[in-house]
Amino acid sequence: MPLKYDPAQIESKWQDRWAADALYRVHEDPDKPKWYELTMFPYTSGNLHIGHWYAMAPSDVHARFRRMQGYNVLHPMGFDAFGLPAENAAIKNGIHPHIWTMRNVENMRRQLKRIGAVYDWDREVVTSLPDYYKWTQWLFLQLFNAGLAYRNKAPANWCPTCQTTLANEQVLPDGTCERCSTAVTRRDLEQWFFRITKYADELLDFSSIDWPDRINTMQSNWIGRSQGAEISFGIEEYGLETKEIRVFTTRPDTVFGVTFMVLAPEHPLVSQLTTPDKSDEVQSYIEETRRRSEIERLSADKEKTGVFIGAYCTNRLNGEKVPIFIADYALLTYGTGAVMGVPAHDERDFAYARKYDLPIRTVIAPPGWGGEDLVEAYTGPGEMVNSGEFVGLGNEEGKLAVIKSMEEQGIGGGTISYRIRDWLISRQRYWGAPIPMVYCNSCGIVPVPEEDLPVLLPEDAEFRPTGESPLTFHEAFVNTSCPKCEGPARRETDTMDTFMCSSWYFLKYASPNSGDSAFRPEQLKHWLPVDQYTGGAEHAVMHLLYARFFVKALRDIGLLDFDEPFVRLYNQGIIISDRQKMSKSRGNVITPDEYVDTVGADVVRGYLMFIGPWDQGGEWVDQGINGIVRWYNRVWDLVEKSDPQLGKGKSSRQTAHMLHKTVKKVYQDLDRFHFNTALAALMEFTNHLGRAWDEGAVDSETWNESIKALLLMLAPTAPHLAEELWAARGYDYSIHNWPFPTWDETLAAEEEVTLVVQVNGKVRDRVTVSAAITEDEAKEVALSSERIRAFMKNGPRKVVYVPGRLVNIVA
RNA sequence: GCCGAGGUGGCGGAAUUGGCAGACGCGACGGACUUAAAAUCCGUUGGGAGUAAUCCCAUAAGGGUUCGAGCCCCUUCCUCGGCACCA
Repeated sequence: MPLKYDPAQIESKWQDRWAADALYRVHEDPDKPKWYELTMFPYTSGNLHIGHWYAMAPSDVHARFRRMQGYNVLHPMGFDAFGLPAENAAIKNGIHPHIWTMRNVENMRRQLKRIGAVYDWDREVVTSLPDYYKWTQWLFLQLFNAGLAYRNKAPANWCPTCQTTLANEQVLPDGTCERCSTAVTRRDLEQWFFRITKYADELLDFSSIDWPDRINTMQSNWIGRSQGAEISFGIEEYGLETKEIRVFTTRPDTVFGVTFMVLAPEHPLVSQLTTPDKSDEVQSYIEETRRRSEIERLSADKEKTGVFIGAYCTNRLNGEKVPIFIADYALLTYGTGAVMGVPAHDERDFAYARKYDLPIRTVIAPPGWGGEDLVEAYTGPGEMVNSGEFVGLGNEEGKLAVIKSMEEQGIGGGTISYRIRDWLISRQRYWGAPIPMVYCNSCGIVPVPEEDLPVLLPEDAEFRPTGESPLTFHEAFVNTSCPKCEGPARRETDTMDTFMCSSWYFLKYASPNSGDSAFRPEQLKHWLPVDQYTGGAEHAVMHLLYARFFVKALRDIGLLDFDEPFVRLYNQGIIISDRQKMSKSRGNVITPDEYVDTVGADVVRGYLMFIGPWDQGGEWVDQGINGIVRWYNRVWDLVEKSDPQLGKGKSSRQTAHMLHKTVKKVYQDLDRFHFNTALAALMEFTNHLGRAWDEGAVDSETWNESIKALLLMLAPTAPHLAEELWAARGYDYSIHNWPFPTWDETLAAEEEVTLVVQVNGKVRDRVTVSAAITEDEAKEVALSSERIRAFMKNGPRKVVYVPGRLVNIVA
């Protein structure tokens, strides 16, 4: 489908001109309201595919629209460059990750420039360059100094393929690695953590941000706040150092129904409590659990298994002794790693008790309960029974009463448990920012002094994954002197999770060239927070949660004065092809370049926006592009037409009305990311203008005004075409410095309306009347219609009038 | 299983949030132009009945509220996302 113009020539011409004139360079401007519109920066995988364009082109349209509305718009771009994929690809291709990454950056920058976006390239960031990661390290030190970074030995998620630890957020629900789908195992390792749990409650507060409910829900679920109680069960008689097993429960009201205790197989007390006769059985169960993959362990519908360890603990509320089991449905990582078994009121405990023939004691009466045995766990509300002094209380007040009583006796109390764990940031890989810490035999853990940053990633390290950080084998890197005592010391050899780099890049954009500081406070103050963030929903509990944590932490440290990084968030959908998600293995990946070569960036931009609602994604269908090509051709033809002869006033008024109606519609649709309907309105307007010209039904003033507005409205979507035609019409360069057209509400309103006349809700006639018609007049017109009378068997019982829309006669 | 979003022509999707269902576009069919094709332009395009004006049916299925339901309520079915032994 040929275009009327040569996109390659026109687009590169204007891109060169815009670059030469620094048209999109951004400065703080006190005279204009600021607008920070950010798109998630791409990972340096090597090539932009159409999904990147789908994320970037519409957000550029929105940024351009904001510019035309008079905002001083910051819409930057950069590259997320550290991380495993780069390292793995580099290994595979026998190239150094730095070289591989920078080649990709170059190629992707070239591709990005072809979009024709308003990016200010002077602000570009590449997270793997020392200029950037120096400040990533510096920020690590600030968190460390604030007590928000700590080192701890803990069971960590280990990916055997990636040969590194993973944060909990990077392990998929099925227990596999987010990146390579390998089953994740556990390893006990000394690792660095960020204290994100300290912010759990604040992270649950979404009241000051305007984000999709879906994302807020996902974050809430991830944080997983549960209100409940911690209860102490006695094990004094075993003469151990520890005199109790603590459990977490959300149902302290059911504590009298405890008939057994379950410990996670990895629970530290297991080895001490297991009686000699049970030792073999317990050992083999623990080993079996360990062998089983996370995938099996996490499947909920699996039959419950466990073994009795021979020991008992005391329920201090009623003095009863209950047997202790280990079972893998108790998770070491949640609560206290111990569960009180209340089979009558918990489905899992019920299943377990059934299987191992343990007593089931009802302590919350179901409605109409007469003392009979339960056939399934009752988890609803009810009155407390079989519960000593608490009998007769409703279970909600019972919770409070039990907690109060336990607190008085010092055997437990109210508490809150979270699902979220601290963020593990150590990675045993090469391609990341080195953690700026030193281990000294006499001084212990010592931070690298700020003036010694960056701790450079040595270029000549062997970067094959071995399960230990490649930096471990680089003597020159590892051996250093202690910054405190100057004695011999070893550097931390792990690198940081790349999500650390992307947790603050939006701050760097706002403050490029900040010299000897990470950013300038006055620039952050001017631009931040980000007004509109756009990107994929796949980052809901990783990047988006980490970035929020980071901002809150830096605020508390005193580096910032706002609470949330991204005021508004919008998730675009996913582009598929051949009815499937694009992937290399399926061979259905759409590369934008070939389309840009043939039909140009403007057409690709237009097509992506026209596919459907932005948040729904859609399928890339080659034929669909034709619609955009035809439309642009029609616009091209319109602009080339010479002025029409003066038309009749009434018809011109029709065009003026269309113009103002279209401006209003397009303005409102662009504002709320409804690109598909904005383009539909522009197409309709284009079609109208073509018809009006053919009919000579428009005067030259209205015509010129219409063409001018059409080009301005087209400018965000098709920046090159609009600029070209703008110049052809003789208007001042650049169209991208002109304001968006405004509309006149009177002209946008309909002068005449078609009223639908219904009888009993069925359309029976249409009458064209003045928009200013009164209710009585409208009803009279409707009732006097011949057609209507034919459908009315009886006189009207009721007449409903909706101004501008319809008259419904109930007969 | 739980939470969220959704189900509208051959296809992508519109529908001012309770008021003409199918805007806009793709595709298809017919016509004009052409030696021919492409491109372009014009017309038709949810189903059914009728020569026609027009009428009937139709927004996953069934029921309800309403003068009026794609939109609100109830039930059922399907699709897609997320969560899922979290005590």
